[in-house]
Amino acid sequence: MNKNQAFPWDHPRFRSWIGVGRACQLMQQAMGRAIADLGIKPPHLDILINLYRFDGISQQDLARKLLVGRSNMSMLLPQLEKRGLIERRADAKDKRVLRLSLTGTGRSLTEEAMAIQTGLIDRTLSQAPAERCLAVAEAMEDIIRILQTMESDEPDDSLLAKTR
Amino acid sequence: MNKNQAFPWDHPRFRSWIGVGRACQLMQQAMGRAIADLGIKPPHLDILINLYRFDGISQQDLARKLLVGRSNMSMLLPQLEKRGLIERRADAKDKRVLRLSLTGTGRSLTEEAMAIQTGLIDRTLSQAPAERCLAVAEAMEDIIRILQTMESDEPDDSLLAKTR
DNA sequence: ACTTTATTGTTCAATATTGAACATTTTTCT
DNA sequence: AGAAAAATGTTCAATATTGAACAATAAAGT
Repeated sequence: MNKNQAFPWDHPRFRSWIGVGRACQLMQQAMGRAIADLGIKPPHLDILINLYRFDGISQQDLARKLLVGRSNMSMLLPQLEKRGLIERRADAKDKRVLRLSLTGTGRSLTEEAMAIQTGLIDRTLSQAPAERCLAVAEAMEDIIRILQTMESDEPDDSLLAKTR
Repeated sequence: MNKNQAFPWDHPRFRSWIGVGRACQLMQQAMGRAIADLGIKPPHLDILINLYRFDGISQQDLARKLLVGRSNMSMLLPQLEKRGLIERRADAKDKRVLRLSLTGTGRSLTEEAMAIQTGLIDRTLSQAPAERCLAVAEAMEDIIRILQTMESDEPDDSLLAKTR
């Protein structure tokens, strides 16, 4: 139990990652408070921003981008549709898919929200010199790549003894 | 709308932070799969690790460390207690507080889970040179400090015009 | 002393999130 | 062409998470 360090929290990488988790959680909460006046929550904002950026995206693709299940979209999108922020139109070629887009109202609201979001991020990362900021970005890209690879490889743990 | 860069996603800090969010979400999901065999989920693991580290902590303090509400603890802890992983004993001096500790079973399970967790973090951050890893840790500490400061300052927006 | 305020934990209703099962439609295979 | 497999979105039950209201206890103010 004490190969190199006795406890996980004495392990540099572990400590570093715990920090990432905490920062994320705090930012999420701060963001929630920051956009509460607009009547939306972080999950809605994520959706709106992606619709702003990728007009006509399908629910499936949106779910993939947000790393959530399809059912989540099926629950949230009708809410936003009823509030007149988004539209869902059937795709002409593939009758299974619904293409999503922002309404005028939705677009305005999204722009407001993005301004708030960017402002909060700016204020929060203001201390970080560009160099450190870049290091963070690169580290996260590596992590994302590795985790996505693991995700694609693992599922077949039924066959083959694998590396373990 | 196009002061320096037209869209948030062209903004370096914004991109960098989005990466942090995605990495966190992916790690959380991977962690969930990794410890699923032990019959626990990430929220339970967070609790167990904190009990491992801070024996006798109160529910309130635990909630604060985890950045969640007290009610969340009131919901989760009885589950872990029923499974025989933790114990809750009334404090002798202050009859309001419940002191939490791991049972033998809970301690063993926590050690198993921590090994898995540390392994996953190690594998995921293996690409990151120590230098970059350190930069991430420092950046996160700054962010955490700033967000916690903001949190303490903002609540009094009822009185005083403040900076705005 | 004793009244007020604060703290701790619980309960409850509201909302979020997930995975499995399902119907519909498309793609692939033969 | 026709059967099997895959993809898309929905529904549903189970579980998580939150904030507000609450009861019990402690601390502070008078």
